[in-house]
Amino acid sequence: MPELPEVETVRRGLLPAMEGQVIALAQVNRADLRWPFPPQMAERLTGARVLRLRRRSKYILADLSTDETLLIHLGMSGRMLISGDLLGAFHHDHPAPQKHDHVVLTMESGARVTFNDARRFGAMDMFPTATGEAHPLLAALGPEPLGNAFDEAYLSARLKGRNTPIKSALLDQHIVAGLGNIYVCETLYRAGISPKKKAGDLTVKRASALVPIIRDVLTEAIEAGGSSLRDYRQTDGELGYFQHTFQVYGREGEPCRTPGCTAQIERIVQSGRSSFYCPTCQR
DNA sequence: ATGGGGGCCTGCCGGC
DNA sequence: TGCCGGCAGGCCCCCA
Repeated sequence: MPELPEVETVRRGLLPAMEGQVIALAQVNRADLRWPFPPQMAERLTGARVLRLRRRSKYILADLSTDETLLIHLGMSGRMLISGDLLGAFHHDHPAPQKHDHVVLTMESGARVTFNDARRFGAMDMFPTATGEAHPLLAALGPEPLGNAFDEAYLSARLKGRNTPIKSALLDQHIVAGLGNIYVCETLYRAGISPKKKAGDLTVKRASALVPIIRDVLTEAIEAGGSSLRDYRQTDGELGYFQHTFQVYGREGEPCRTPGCTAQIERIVQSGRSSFYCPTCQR
């Protein structure tokens, strides 16, 4: 569910509770999420210090003092809840356990991080830090959209010759890693490109124009997440869900927001996913 | 290799 | 009020 900006916001929210801190106790309440947890996960986490909390695409990666890395994916419905002293005077107590609290990390500081995931599309795994991105879930990922390897020449080359709709191409994590349905819809609206347009039919100019737009859309969403993060931490410590103002996503039948445009936002289904777009502004 | 569809799960919301 | 279908921001796997 969360896309790159939400995952980045969760990572930043977890930093004060986790980075540099020791996991005093890891509780694992079931054997799997989408896949089985690695063997002895609770034991391997308990006592470890989190040296660094990173993000790759939609994955959060915690490098541990035990030379292992904990990989976390939030799937569609995964949430992180922080409780304990770090939240300030009103939140010294931990909340009552909730349904779908699958993994609970209690830190030596007294802070607690709870992974809750109703649909269980999320995942956790552990791998030797030294093997880095050889992990099967990371190995085939495309470049980070906010990184240097993602540029106009790269994207144009990857879209060239592709017969799939641009919507599907941008959702393909092998081409660029971290975009999901919402931000692809918003990107294509801002670029004025129809989601139905074949990726390979875009001119180099139009394909190249997507790069700064993708960067802007994601950067703005991260900034919005940063401000909502403060709000969440003032309330219940829940991370990962914040409301943005979308131009097209979820706005089927509502008026297009482009000045002067009188069209309504439409919704179509492409490879099983909803695409929202303005039929007038996006060609 | 590429593109499309199915499936995994639970919760919520709207319509009857 | 209850039931039912449709929907959900991800991603792997299988098939043609």
